[in-house]
Amino acid sequence: MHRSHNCGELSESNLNQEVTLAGWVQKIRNKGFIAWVDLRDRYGITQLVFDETRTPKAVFKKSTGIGREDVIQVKGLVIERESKNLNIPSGGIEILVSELSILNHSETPPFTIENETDGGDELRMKYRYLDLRRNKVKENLILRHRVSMIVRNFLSQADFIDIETPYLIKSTPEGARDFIVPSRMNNGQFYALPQSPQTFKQLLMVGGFDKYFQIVKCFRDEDLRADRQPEFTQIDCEMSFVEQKDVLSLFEELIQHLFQEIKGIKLNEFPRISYAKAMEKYGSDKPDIRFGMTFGKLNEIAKGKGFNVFDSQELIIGIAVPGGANYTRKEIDNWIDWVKRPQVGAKGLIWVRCNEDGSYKSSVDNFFNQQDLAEWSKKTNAHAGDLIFVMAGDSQNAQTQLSALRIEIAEQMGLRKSNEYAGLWVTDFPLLAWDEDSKRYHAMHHPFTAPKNEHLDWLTSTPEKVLANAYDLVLNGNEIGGGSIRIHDTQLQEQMFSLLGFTKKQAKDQFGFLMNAFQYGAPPHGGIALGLDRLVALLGGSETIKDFIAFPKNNNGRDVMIDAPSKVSDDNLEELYLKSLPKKSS
RNA sequence: GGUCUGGUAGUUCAGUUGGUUAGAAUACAUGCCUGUCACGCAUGGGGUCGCGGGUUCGAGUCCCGUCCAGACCGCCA
Repeated sequence: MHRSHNCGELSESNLNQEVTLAGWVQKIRNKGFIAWVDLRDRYGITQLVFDETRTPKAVFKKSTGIGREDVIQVKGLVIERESKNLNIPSGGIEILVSELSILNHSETPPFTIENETDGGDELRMKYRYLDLRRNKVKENLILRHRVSMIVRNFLSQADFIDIETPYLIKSTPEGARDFIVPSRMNNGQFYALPQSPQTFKQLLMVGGFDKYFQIVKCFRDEDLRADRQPEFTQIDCEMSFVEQKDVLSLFEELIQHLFQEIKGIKLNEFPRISYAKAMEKYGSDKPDIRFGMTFGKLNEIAKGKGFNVFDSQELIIGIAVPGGANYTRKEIDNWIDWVKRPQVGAKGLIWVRCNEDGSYKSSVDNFFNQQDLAEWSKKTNAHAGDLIFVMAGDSQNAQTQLSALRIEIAEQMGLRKSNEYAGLWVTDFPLLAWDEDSKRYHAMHHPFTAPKNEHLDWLTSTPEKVLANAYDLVLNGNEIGGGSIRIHDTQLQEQMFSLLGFTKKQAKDQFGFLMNAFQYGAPPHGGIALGLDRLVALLGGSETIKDFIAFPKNNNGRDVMIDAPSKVSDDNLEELYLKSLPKKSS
């Protein structure tokens, strides 16, 4: 069994060569006296020809028995096509087949193996191994391979060392839900799969490794989204003796290098904006900055004019929709309905048309005169011909809701172009966030994140005001990475745990190993983790990561191909102490 | 946990106000076809209308429940 060439490399320069090819039958075009077969492998397509007169009789007869997706091997002569196909590299030649063996027969596939397949998502997932034969999916996985190699080379050249960390670790209550693995050898005890190698990479720093990276699977038992899978891959990094700016500039360089290598695009320098600013201007901690429509705060000029909706609310913000003045009332009403949907949850939306003649027409003309509206347009940076949408509510909701509207409008206006990229760093996140349900602070990033030095005093007095040495990398409105400078001091780490509501004992039980390690000369360190799946998806011009994972899970965390998760036998459960033995009647 | 959308031929979908034998395209099969490359032409087979219940003389269509899929909210330190 061998191939002299693959299906993507033959051209006119191979004319009159005898070649052996193997691959899958993509398509058969049978004209009776002559039949063409497109033979496909990973590298491309080569046309085979079976001809009544030129092909040996036995071979010609055999060729009528082959079908789509059969695996065949052929020997034949490279000849020039009488009519050429300029659309594919091998379109000038074909193989006049002299020997044919059918290596394996295929059932008729449930969907067509073509770029524009007729198969739906569910079916493609069930037969993922067939879906993988399609160019699109294949190219996505090759792209992933290339990204992974470029990242490895880049980091390796920058002296990072690839070190594996364990997958069977300890469950902790902080953060996302853990996937739990029962231990057979330890009655009633459980491992957890890591949500990230966080503590291990910090311990590697204590171990003196200085610069570490790993392209590593992480696991979170939370609900899925188009950009979220229960197991996903991170480019996980940690460095010693660095400050925030060192991490940011190195990884900005990595992303720029990637885009240069993969897409030939030179990315602009990533702006660095604070979390507070991001929320104020975009209502989101992962803003898409490829287009404008930044928020204008209207509190001062919109309150006190007798419009109760505004007077009673905490925050009044607006955005200018470029060219939106010519939206019809129906279109505007559609947007109002859109923000009222439960997913967005706004109570309503005020609008102002900025007419070309400089006048204004709004849904609140009874309360606001032309001069008021002119002020609004100044604050929202609206021009003649634009439409201003104004949202009012408590700060958090108003921001989130207007942000959702901003993104959706941009999406529909085609302002979110898939071939245009803009990165930014969001910095200065709050260290802690108050959680009403549990009546305690929880870490906005994670419990190992260092507070800003100048805010250390506030930890005891006004912890909610303390900012963290944490940063997120955002690309086109997607969070593709995040990290922080870590705490490397035992006392500070203890203080942090105590702020998070851990008793001394709980902190010691769960993270004693880390705090012990800090007592033996832990270097200052920090790091970052990038989501490989999202990064590759973005480079591939998509926001759906499933298309870039060989065997993804569905909405419910199921692998519909292998049908997992599944039940296990009672014997198995007993062995793991998850089921008591059935009582035998005596 | 919630909201929305969908489930009809192998597949992707259409199916009007509840009314005759549920259609199209594609895939598949057979035949024809002297250069195809989305080949063409002809013929044919193919349906538990997701599942269960209800309303009705009559349900793919209306109602209730349920399962499955997708997007989103909550959640994701």
